[in-house]
Amino acid sequence: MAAPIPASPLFLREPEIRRGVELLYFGYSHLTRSIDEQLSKQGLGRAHHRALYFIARKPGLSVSELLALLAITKQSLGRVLGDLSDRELVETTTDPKDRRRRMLTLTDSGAALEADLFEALRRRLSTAYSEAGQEAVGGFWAVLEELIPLSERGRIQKLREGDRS
Amino acid sequence: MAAPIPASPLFLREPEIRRGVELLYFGYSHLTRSIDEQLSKQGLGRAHHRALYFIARKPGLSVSELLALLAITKQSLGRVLGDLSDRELVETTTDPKDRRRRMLTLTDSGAALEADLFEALRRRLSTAYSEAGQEAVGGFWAVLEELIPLSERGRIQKLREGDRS
DNA sequence: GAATTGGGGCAGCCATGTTGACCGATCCTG
DNA sequence: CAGGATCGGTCAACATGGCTGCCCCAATTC
Repeated sequence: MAAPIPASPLFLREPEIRRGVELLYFGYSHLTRSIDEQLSKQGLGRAHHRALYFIARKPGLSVSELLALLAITKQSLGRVLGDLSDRELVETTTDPKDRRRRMLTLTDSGAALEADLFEALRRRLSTAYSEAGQEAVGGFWAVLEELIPLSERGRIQKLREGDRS
Repeated sequence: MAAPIPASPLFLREPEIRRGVELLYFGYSHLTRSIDEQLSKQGLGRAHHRALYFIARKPGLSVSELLALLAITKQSLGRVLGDLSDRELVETTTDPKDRRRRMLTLTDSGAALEADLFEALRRRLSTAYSEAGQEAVGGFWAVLEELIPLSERGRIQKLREGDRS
């Protein structure tokens, strides 16, 4: 890093930033839209999927943990969890260690639905990973991780605690 | 090295797919939320920003081109463009080559606003690019591009037509 | 001349976010 | 053990930004 450096390296100039903004927007949009049809068949929306996803990811997490992940209000989450509960996709049990807390888990049918939805995401994302190559995947993760404020990263890393490998 | 090969390479297994899903969600969320405050100061929302952004990106594009990029309905876009027009951020002029088409452009104040918003995005994304490194940026682009259906990629590549270098 | 395209509009609905207030159960601490 | 903090739930009311279905006009193309 001791050579004369242009004010900004090439990859930091406007076109490269705009490219990132656009690809992030379109990539994210297409991935999320890819499961909308499956969701609406069940009478659910994207908000329901996000809750299902994180409950599947961290079975037994509490309402306040889920609130922190989703960064929405208690009201909004309440509606979503109510719907999922009515449809018997999610169950809540009282945490014996702190009886104020509710531990959220998926029922069998909730788990089956989440697995179906995940399978659709998996197909798209694994195709993208394969086409782009293993190296690219590392870069993809690295840039996205840097977009997340430091204060949030811990919460997100905890999601991966149980992953083997 | 003739060991039994797992069905999928390591980077295609469930934890790696979930990691991508989560980073994409959180990265996208944080980037978009980072300009919400600036927007709401102007009485605008994210939908307005998306329109501003693409009009800034391709000055003179038509309503139907913008519709195709945003993938929303004419009604939804109509409301947004109406707001932007009322606030004198966007202007429409008739395309002389096909007098049915309206060419969308930003007014001076529209361009100034878009530049402010872009500057906030630029700061976050260029920090992320720098921290992750140039190689990572290439991977980030590559994976995202693969998430976009082939049928859409042309439209998106056209956005970059005017970029120098 | 007829059909298509580009743009625009109305009424009404739905999903999902927001605020602010309030409550009860439970836990923790002085 | 009393008082305060935390966790969860709920009410009413509202904003944003999608959607559908239907209709219209002007301009272009066949």
